[in-house]
Amino acid sequence: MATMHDVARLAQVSVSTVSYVLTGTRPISQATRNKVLAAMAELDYQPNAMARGLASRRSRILGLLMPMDERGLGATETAFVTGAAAAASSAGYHLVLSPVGGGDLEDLRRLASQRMLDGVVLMEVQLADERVTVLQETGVPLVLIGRTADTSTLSYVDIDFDQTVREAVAHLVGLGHRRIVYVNHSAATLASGYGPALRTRDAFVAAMTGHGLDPVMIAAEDSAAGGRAALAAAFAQAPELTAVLAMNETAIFGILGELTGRGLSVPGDVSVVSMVTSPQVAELATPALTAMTSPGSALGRIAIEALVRHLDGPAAERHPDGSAVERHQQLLPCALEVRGSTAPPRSRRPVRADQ
Amino acid sequence: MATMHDVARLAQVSVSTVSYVLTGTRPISQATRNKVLAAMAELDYQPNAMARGLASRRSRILGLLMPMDERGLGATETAFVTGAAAAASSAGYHLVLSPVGGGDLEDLRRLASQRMLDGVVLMEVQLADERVTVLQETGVPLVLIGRTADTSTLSYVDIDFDQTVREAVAHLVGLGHRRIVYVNHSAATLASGYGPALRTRDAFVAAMTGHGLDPVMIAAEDSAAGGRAALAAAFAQAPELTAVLAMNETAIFGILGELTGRGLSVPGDVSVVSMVTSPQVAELATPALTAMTSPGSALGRIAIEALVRHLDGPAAERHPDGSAVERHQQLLPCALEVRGSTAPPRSRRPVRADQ
DNA sequence: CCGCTTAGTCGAAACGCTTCGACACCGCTG
DNA sequence: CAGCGGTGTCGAAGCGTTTCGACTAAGCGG
Repeated sequence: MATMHDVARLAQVSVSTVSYVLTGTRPISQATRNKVLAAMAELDYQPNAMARGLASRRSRILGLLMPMDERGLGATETAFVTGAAAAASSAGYHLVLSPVGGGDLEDLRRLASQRMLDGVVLMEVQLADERVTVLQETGVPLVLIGRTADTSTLSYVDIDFDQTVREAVAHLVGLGHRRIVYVNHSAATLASGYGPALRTRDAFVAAMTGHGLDPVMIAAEDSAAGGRAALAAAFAQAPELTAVLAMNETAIFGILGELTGRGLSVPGDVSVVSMVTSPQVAELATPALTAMTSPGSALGRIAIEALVRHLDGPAAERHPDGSAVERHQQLLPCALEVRGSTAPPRSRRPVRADQ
Repeated sequence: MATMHDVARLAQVSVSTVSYVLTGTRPISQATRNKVLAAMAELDYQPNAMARGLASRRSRILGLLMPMDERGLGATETAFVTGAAAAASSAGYHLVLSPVGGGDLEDLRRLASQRMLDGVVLMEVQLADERVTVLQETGVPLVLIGRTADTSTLSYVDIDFDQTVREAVAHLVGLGHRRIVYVNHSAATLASGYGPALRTRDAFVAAMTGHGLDPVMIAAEDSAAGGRAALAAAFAQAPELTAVLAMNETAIFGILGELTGRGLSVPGDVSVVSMVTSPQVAELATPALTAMTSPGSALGRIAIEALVRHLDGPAAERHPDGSAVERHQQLLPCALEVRGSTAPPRSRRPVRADQ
C-alpha cells in the first residue's frame, strides 16, 4: 500500500501538497497538481480511510440503522435504502447499513460513540423509542424515518399517513363504497406504539366520519393466517362490507385467499386497496392491487440530504447547548395507483351469510 | 469525548497501561486494572474507532456486499444477513452492509482498498463475476455466497442446488407425478450466468432423467406476469403436466394466479413446489406452499465464521504469494418442508384444453 | 547471594493523514 | 520603491490509538 509519503516523494513535493491536491482545501498550481496526480496513478495510491478519518475527525460514513426482523425487507424498504445510498454517494459519503436488533441498546450507544459514523438515519421509529434517546445522547447527527411522539427537537422524514388514508378512502367512496373495513397491523403492534398503525387508525376514523360513514377497523397479525382471521372478523362485524383497506402488507395475501375461499371475487364482490405498498408487491396479487404507493426512494434520498446538509453546513454545531440547529421535518404522501382490485360495488350485491 | 489520555491521567497510569487493560495484550495487575476501569466508567470513555483502526491496522469491521435491486430482499436474504450479523457480533466484529449497485466496479475497488474493511462477504455471485476479480486484486480477505465458475482459489458457501433439486423432484415423483415442469428464472438471467439458475437447470435435467422422466424447463421473468406466461408456456409444452417446480420466488404468485384462473386447483389438479424459499413467503400463498427451505441464517453464519477464522488465524498472511491459505468451501442443502401445495396427482385428471 | 526469568509498568515511536502557521514569490498600487 | 494582498508551497504539530523496547521489582534455583 502506497502512502502519501510515497506519492509526495515521487512527485517531489511535500506531503501537505499531496493532501491539498486530494482535498482541494488550498489552491495548487496546475503543474504541481498534474505531477501529484501522475504519481498517485503510478503508485495506484488509495488514501487510508482510517488515517483520514482520524486526522479530519470525520469518517464520511453515514449509518442507516435498520431493524432486521425475520420477515425481511419489502420492496418499500429496499427502495428506501437504494434512494438513501444514491443520495449519500452523490454527496461524497458512504452509506453503511447496520442491522440493529431490538435488544442491543448498549451496542447502539457504542456504535454511535465510537465516532465512526458522521451521521445516522434511523428507520422504523416507534412513537416512544429508546433508540432515539440513546442516539441523541451520543450527540451524533440524526435523522429519523418515522416520528416519535414528541418531534420538537428532531429531524425526520415520514409518510403522510393522514393524507394517504384520506385519499384511499376518497377513492373507495368515490366508487360508491359505503361500508369499508380497515385492516391494520396487529393489536400487539398497536399497543407497542407503532406510529404508522396508530396514525392510520386515527386518520381512518377521521376520513370515514368525514364522509358520514362508520369506521370499522380490524387488527390483523402480520401473516397470511392473520389476514384470513381478520377478514372473518370483518364479515362478522360488518357483513355487508364491500371494500377492504389494508395497511398490513403481509396479511393482504391472506385476505385475498380468504375472499376467494368464500367464493367472493375481487373486485366484483369486494374491492381491496393496499396501503403503503410497492408496485412490485401490488403486482404479485391476482388481480394486481390498487395501492397507495409509498415514496420509498424519495424518503431515503430526502433523509440523507437533510443529514448531509447538516453535516456540511457552514456552522454546524455538533453539541449545541440550546442553539438553534435547523430541523428538517417533512411528510410525504403515498400516491394512489389504481390497478385491478377496486371497482364500484355491485349495485344489488347478493347478501351472503357469514359461514 | 474523553480520550485515553484523560483516562490515564485520572487513573494515574500511563497511556499504554490503559491500552493494555483494554486489549489484554500484556498482563496488568488487578489493582491497576480496577483503577483504570473505574476511570473509564467515570469519564464514560469510548475508544475512538478510527484511531484504533489506524494504529492496529485492523478495523474490526466486516463488509457484506449485497446487490440491492428493485425487488428487495426476500426473507431468505434477510435471514442470511441476520445470521451473518449475529456471527460477526459474537466474534467481536461489526458487520456493515454495503449496497453495491451493479455499475460501480471502481467504487467497489475503492471501498476495498481504503482499508476500512477487514474482510468482505460478497453475495449473489455470478458464474463470471468481475467483482470477485476486483476484490481479489485488492487483497482483502473474501468469502463468497455462491460460486464463480472457477472456485479453485476462493472461499465460498453456497446452497447445494444439486441435492435440493434432487429432493424436490424425488418428493413429487414419490407422490406419483410423472410430468413435472421446472419454472426457472428468466432467459436473460440464465444468459447472464446466474449460478443458481444454471445449476438448478442442470440438476433438474439430471434428476428427471435419473427417474426416467422427461425434463421440461420454462424460463420465467421475475414477476407475477412472468409466472403467468410461464404457466401458459408450460401447458403448451406439456399439456398433461401435474406438477410445477418453481425456482422463481417472484413468478410463483403469477403461477398460482394463472392456475386458479384456469380453474385448476392446487394441489388437486396441479402440485406446486417452491425452491429456495423462506417459510414466511411459503405461508403467504393459499394453500401454503410446499417448499425447499433455504438455510439462510446458517449460510450467513458460516460465511462470517470462515472469514473470521481466516482473520484471527495464527499466521494469516494477507498477500500470500503462492502460500497455502486455507479455503473454506461448503455446500448446504435446502430442507424439504411439506405444506399444502403438493398431493398425489388425480388418477384420471380431466384433460383441459389450453385456452 | 547472584544472576535470570517473569509480571507489571512506562515512555516514545509509529500509524497515515489533515491542517495550521509561515514563508517566498508574484504583480500591483500609491 | 516600499508595502500589500494573493497564490502556491512547505514543515511540523497534531488526531487517539497500539506496540515495542526498556526498566524495575520480585521470585527463585543453584
